[in-house]
Amino acid sequence: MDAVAQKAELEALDPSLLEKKKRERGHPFKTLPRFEEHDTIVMRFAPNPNGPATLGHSRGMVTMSEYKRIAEQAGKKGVLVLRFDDTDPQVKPPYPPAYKWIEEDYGWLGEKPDRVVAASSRNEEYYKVAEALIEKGAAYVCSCPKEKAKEYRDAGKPCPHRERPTGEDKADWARMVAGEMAEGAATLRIKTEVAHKDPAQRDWVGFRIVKTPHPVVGDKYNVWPMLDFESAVEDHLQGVTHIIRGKDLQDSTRRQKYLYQHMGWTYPETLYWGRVQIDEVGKFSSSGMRRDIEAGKYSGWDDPRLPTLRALRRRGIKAEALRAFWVGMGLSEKDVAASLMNLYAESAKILEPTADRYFFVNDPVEVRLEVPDPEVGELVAKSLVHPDRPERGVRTNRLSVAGGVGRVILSRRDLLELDAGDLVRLKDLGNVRVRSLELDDPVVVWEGTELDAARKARAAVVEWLPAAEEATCPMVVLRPEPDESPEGLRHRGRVERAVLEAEPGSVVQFERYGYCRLERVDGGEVLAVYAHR
RNA sequence: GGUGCUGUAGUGUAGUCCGGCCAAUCAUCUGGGCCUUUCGAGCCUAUGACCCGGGUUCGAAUCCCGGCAGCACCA
Repeated sequence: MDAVAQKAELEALDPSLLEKKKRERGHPFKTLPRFEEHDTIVMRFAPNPNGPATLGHSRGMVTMSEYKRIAEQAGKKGVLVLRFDDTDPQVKPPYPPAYKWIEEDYGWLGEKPDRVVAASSRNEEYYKVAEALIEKGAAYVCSCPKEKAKEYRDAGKPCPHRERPTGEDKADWARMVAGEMAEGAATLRIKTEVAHKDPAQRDWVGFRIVKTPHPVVGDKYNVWPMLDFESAVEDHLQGVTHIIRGKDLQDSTRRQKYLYQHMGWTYPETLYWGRVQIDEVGKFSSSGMRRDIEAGKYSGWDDPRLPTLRALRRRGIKAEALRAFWVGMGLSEKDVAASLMNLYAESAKILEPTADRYFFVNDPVEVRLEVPDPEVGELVAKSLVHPDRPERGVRTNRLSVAGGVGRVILSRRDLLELDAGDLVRLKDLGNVRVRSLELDDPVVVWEGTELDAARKARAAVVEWLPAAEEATCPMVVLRPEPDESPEGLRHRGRVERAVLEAEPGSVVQFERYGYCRLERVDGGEVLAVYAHR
């Protein structure tokens, strides 16, 4: 029976079966496992405090925050823990100002964490668990030299320390904690299965001796937990119900589950996401950025070229855009290579309705405008501050004409697109015919204000400004594009004076150029930071 | 090499669990059109994808088997 025949048959049997059910479009964020069983959803975001939050961090920040909102919308309590994983003073020493920065950045994204925890201040808690594990015979102090330990592990054999009397482990642990053992002399290992098929699962190391002082808590401790241990214990202590982590940590989950088993705890529900590669960034690390900033390669953490949240904020990209960007990306285990184009598209949707419009002539070239009518002494252009919101008012740009000649500036880029003989529309002013494109004295001829003529000729519409210096302001635009020069790529040009009325910090659109955040509008030179087009 | 995860348009994503509403969603990008004026805006529109091969089934993006590819962890 083919599809048509089936349909006819069904029609005869029970027409209701043919009614189309509306298929609902799934939210890219899937429902959390066992969501219904919890009255309170506790999530955590656990960064390494080694710099301010970056675009990469913002995925976790936004996702956890969104899930908290989802929980609250479902009438549950949502709790968000911001936890700093800072228990590795040796390999990943924290950068003290970063704690505050990350918290601020989170606030900017629209989320104030319910709790903020620095793991480095909670060593005593971790020691308690270590002692409980030793007591249960679930952990032991291993003083095999590194090579030896590896031999045993590779062979899937227990090392001689594994089955000692508990008393000896307790004594050795006490010596470790008291600082009586040298770095590398011993580790506390958590029992799993010595012959586990994955060597990384075999009796993993929970603590090791570190003599390097911790940047925040100093030399108070000789023994620090490994990330797997700290994270596992802290998740339990904070009552975390759901963990979302990179799929590179799947092995960690398995290791940590042994610990939970020993302690009789329930492991949180765990979801994973794949690696995100943002095409335009990628090669930035917090430590690398810090080095480059200190070396003067960047002006600071908010240098528009950097992928930090502070840089994005400085460029005028709103938190809502970032949230929409990540929510749209969803939560999938597949590795994605996303483009900032998507972020910019979200951002434009937010900025477009509110950004006031101005003319900016980048890289200006002076052009002689010949006006055949000797009576004309001035040409006036009136432009809407916002095309869809006339109530915002009008900007006026005046071009004075003397002896049949006015002087305007056009962007070099626009000028290069033209040929002699072309009709061009100077936006909101009128039409001009290109006579000569000699770069030292380009000439255009006034042809009146009639719009139809421009439309018929498919004339290009370009932004322009009077060449008289007092009629405009100089402006510098900081660009986000990578550039070898120490101050970064900049555009310089002239902007209409009306921009001086704008609020500093507001985001405007320079027509046909792009959205920019105005950083400084007082003083001699306007400073803008480029967001995107 | 071992283990695990993942494969839907250029990019991201929905649908995959519970096979038929899917000649496959939405967004972005690109092309075209429109617009008394942002041709780097806005509106409309078009092109464009189920990794490959078998199998099960009346019917497979969806289930099964086998490949292949990418990524991650471990070695």
